[in-house]
Amino acid sequence: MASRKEVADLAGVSEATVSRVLNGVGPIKEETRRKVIEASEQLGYVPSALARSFARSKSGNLGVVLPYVPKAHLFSAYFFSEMLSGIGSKARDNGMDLLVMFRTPGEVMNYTDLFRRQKVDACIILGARDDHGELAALQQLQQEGHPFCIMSQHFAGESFMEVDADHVDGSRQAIRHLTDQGYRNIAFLNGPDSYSNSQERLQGVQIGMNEAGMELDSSLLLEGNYGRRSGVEAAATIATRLDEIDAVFAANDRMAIGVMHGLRERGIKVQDFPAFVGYDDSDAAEMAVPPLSSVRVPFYEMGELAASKLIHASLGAAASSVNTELPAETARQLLPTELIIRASSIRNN
Amino acid sequence: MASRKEVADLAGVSEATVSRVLNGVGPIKEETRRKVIEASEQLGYVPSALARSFARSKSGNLGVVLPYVPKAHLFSAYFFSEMLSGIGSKARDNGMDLLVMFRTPGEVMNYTDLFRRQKVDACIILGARDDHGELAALQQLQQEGHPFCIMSQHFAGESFMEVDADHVDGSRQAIRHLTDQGYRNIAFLNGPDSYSNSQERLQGVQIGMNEAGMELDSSLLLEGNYGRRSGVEAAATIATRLDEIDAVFAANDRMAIGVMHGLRERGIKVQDFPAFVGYDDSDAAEMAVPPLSSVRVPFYEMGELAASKLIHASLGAAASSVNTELPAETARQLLPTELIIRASSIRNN
DNA sequence: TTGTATGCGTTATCAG
DNA sequence: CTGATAACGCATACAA
Repeated sequence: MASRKEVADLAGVSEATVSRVLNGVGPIKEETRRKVIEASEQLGYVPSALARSFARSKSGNLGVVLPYVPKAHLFSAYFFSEMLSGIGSKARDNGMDLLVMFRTPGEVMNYTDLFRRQKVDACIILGARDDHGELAALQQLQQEGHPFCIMSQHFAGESFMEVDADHVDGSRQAIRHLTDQGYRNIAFLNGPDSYSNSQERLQGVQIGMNEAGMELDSSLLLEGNYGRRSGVEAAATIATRLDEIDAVFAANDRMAIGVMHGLRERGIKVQDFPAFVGYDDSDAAEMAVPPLSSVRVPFYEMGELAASKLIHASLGAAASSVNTELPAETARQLLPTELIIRASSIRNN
Repeated sequence: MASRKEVADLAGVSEATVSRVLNGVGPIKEETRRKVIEASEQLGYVPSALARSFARSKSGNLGVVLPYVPKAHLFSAYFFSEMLSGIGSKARDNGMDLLVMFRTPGEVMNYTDLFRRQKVDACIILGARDDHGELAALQQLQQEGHPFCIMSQHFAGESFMEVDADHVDGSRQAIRHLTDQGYRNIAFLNGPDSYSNSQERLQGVQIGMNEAGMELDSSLLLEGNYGRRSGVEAAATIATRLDEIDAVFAANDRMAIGVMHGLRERGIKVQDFPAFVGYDDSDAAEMAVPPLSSVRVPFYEMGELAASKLIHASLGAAASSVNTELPAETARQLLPTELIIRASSIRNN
């Protein structure tokens, strides 16, 4: 493996010049540049990212914290991989690498050490929980001025950098789609209230109802845990009240499909199903029977957005270094959601 | 942020001793250790992973190359995230971090530069294609003695480190399950022949058939591309020959579900469906209607295995450094597959 | 058992 | 425009 010195000798310049040429920094005579490039290619010289990081005290890594999900199937792997792809794409555009970490089940993640150890220059956090330990860790991170971005979770009263989709509007659209078709008794199967995303969905449901001159019947507000099984369980309730319930809106596709399963298990035929709308537009939605209408969430684009916000921030942060508070408007950014209509929610009588 | 020197001063020892204590290397007097630990905690000292990597010329990163899939939905994101979790778990146990990269669409990945730049100490490759460029890149990697492991793809005639599941046996089990129930005319919807995994499935199908004293009818051997849509297309063929075809084995769940959809679109009722067996046991399998029997693949465990093989290898490789050829037996390792039986393949008449 | 000194491969500052 | 040279923070061989 060729060293930089060999390149310098072959090109007849100093090592410093080699460095400058390869980094495209400072003014350099065109001929010198050419000679260096040539020598470097001829010798197959590849600079060490390790040494470079060390010298610059920049790892060149964008950290991504993922929730602990192995074998859980609780959340669709689908959306994490979409987000990850989006993040990866923007990271590569900016010459950064992705360092992914899985959150350890019990303990609170020590985010600050991640930065102090200099493993990452910035960090994207997926699946954050809104509990005390997590909040404290994030506050410390912000206070120390480390650039980070939270996805799919809102911390009220904080000015964290956050990227999410507009779930209020997504849910509103779903409800409007149902009410527009004349459905009146809509059951809403939400996820746990501890997720801000669940709260937003509820809010959207209420707005949609109001727009149609209706109110959400609180006895039709059910709570699952975003897993398929909890949908199956909710089907018990729904099945007994099928004479009044004419539509079901679920906070994600897995639960919607779970409800369908539960109804089937009880011998209810597809033609007697209520209308269904799910959420996430995961691949399961189009595989469902009947194909499930669902609110599309731009996970890939959310990943891109988070990554690029962070990359800009970490360039800027180099200068001021401490606690660059974001203006509230730009701290939290929402991408639009879109209702995808399939057979499950189309009136057929 | 406290420096190592401050810790040394506070503990009244040299910086070297601080280093030794924190790395648990060399003999140290118990009292000294205590003092150093104490001082280090009091000052909140965190060693720089950057500097450490540099000094050791070891990044501490395990590279993971993922296929380019954003928005493709061609492959189930499911199994990549399972593998990734398995890899991550073992990596963390050994104090390594995960550096994930997405393969760029057109171009061949330059694996060697990844090592030369010292971004990774070892590398796991998912979704490798068996084409000329890729093969050459991998051969170079092996020749330069970089530890790497390929998952879910076999390169015949090479002695690459590979981890896979036993797809020959998995397919055999699937076929046996069908023939044992008396199904005779089994259509096999395979994936592209360019994947070794497809070839193995075909082989297993043939073995299973032979065990039952039958032969695979070549007119019932169909080829899709592992996408749902190709299953829908295959349904066209299957639908026209439904009088003779009594079972369908598909090389993955998505295609199996696609076939089901295709049949449904043609107005064929569930009770008239042939028996179905899919492959991967992805979460889509249990969400299918009827629930899809499927061959379970231990993706998580495969990830763990690949990571631990690599971690051992990269420790060993430090010593001999060049081209440690593996004995053929250990080069390629297969984990067992298991048939999960659900309603789709159970005789109901 | 501990301290001293050197090197790791770049970047960046400062002369020239 | 380019060449020396001083950091960068840690690991480690060698001395003591």
